Amino acid sequence: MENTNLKKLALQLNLSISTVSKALRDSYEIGESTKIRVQDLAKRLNYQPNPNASSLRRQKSKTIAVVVPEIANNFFSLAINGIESIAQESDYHVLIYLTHEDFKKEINIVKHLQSGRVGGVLMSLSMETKDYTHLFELAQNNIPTVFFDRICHEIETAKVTTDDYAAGLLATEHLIINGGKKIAFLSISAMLSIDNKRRQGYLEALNKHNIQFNKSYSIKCTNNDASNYLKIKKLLTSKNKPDAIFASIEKLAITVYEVCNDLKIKIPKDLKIICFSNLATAHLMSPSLSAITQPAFEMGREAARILIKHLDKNRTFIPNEHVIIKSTLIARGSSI
Amino acid sequence: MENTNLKKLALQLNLSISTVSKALRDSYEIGESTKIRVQDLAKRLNYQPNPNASSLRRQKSKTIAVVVPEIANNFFSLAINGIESIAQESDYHVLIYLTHEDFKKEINIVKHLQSGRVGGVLMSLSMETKDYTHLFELAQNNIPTVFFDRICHEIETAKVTTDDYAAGLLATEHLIINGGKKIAFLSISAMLSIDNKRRQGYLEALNKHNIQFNKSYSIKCTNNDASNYLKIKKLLTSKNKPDAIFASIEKLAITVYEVCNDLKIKIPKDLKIICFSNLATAHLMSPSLSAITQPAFEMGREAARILIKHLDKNRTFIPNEHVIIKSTLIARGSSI
DNA sequence: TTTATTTACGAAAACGTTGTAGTTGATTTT
DNA sequence: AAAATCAACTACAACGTTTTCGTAAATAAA
Repeated sequence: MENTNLKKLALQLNLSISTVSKALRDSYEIGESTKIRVQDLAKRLNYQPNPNASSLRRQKSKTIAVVVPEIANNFFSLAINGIESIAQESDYHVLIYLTHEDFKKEINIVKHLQSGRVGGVLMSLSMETKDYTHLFELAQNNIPTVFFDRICHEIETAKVTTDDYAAGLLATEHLIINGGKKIAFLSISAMLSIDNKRRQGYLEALNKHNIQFNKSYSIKCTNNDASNYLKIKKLLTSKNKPDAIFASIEKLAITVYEVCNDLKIKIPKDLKIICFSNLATAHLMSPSLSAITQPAFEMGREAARILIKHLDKNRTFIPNEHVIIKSTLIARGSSI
Repeated sequence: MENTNLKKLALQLNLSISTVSKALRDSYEIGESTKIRVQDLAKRLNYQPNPNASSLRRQKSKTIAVVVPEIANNFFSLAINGIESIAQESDYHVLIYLTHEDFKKEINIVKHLQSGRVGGVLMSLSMETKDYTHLFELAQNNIPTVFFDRICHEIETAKVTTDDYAAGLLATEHLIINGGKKIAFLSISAMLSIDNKRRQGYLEALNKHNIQFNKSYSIKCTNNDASNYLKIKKLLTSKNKPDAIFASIEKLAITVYEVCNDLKIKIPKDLKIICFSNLATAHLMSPSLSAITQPAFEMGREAARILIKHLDKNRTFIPNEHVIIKSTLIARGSSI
């Protein structure tokens, strides 16, 4: 980790460190010919300014943190893809932190972020997060944060989501239109903003079509696949089992497929299903999976754009704003 | 970004900065009661040491970079998951860089890494990389690098892969055993180590079973889905079209499925297919996809473990070592 | 010609940490 | 009682930048 630095350049050019520094950043204080001399040598020696020194001195970092529940997940990996693309354009660097849906880990990660390591944070909450103290602390410490997808309404800042309510309504109506009468909703967590919005859409669709809401059709799933499997199996073997399912996330729909395979329930004849999903192979599944597809990549880009815009302007506070980017429903074999 | 720092703590405790620093790091030079006083206040004020100052001073960073072609890809997102898990255990931070299979971007990223920002690098090459100058420079600058999956043999360091050759042989034999006589191989790039190994396995399987290698069955695909679609379509509409396909990566198998759907080619009756894949829904596809599944998560963990082990020991050079973690073949409907 | 102004550069402090080299006062050894 | 040791602390330089404040020489204005 020893490298060419300003001192070395200055020595070789017979200039002072300050002159070299200014020349490299094209300061008006430095003469044209000197600038060229300096920049030439810097290029020749592949000079890379030390970001630690720079961040320390300027008290700001060109690094952002992305805090997400998991990465082996189509939505989040696409979103990170979007974030990274904006970061690379703007010469920012991206740190990745995974909470694994664990509240304690989230707290720990957020605590560590108050160290000057990052200039700002992009965040999607864990399933378990219902207390926001750590997030308020982060804000108090002047680390700007933009939430995306699983947002925290309580913090005043920018948030980027899809139209969860409208999409939930649309998905449920889609099931109704295609003959669904007993429609179940699989949620992943009662705490999550997205889950609640989607659920509200679901309820509104039922209401709009004069369908009585059946409490036993609203299943609260967890992060445990095996336990979800049992819950769904129980639902699909109950006397008054549903004829359609709206799953809040992709993973739950996959479990539904597995349960149906095991129980010999035919999709879509016996059970229609639709879910939020960014699966690239939805159209190749058996049957092909109807999905609400979130604009994950664009959501990531937009969240990163907002954050970086404020960081570049040295604004430590991001005013409240809710950017909504629409999802699209793609009807496939599983629901028609 | 102003925070509690050593100075603030020292002031409040009526101690010197050095004493506070040492107390926090549990130095023998400091008395027990002082240590407790210091650590208590640090906890109360949520003191987080500034990593920029620390890295600058110690001339080493507890941050590693992960450079991969893409992230919206099951293999890489699982690998990153593994990397992050080890990093979190060891108190390291993970920077993500995507080359998007672009050689120029890879060079640029690698150049930027010679700045002291990171202590080491975990890397998987882009499809286009055939010149390794940038990687040699990185090594010369004493940034230890561990390659995984798409490795660079030419650099002396640790590498982590799966048993690409053996798995390629196994996959091809699997197709032969299940009746494949005219077996095609879809590769993604002639430059990549993994592709060559898999291809060697494929060739050896043909050889072992006395099948003449047909050059027109070896298709070099690219990073462009549309162009791959056409190439595969051409292959599958040729007079002497293959009856089985071994795809080097998941994405190509998906394109094969799409071509077959469009051409009404029945899998596995008319065409058997197997590929390297980490798709979580392979078993739910139509037909279910036979796959060689790489231990992506474990590969990421192992690569990270090796790198961090050396960083913790302040070793800037990692001796040559090739860790091979076996893949598993799961035969499903698409090949039997 | 004298005084202002401009141009091109340099000295030095600061960012927050770490580690070396002191400096106390107390305790032990001779 | 003097010398040596020790325990518990502090001062200070350094890491590589950035930035403010100078300053000397050159040019322009008076």
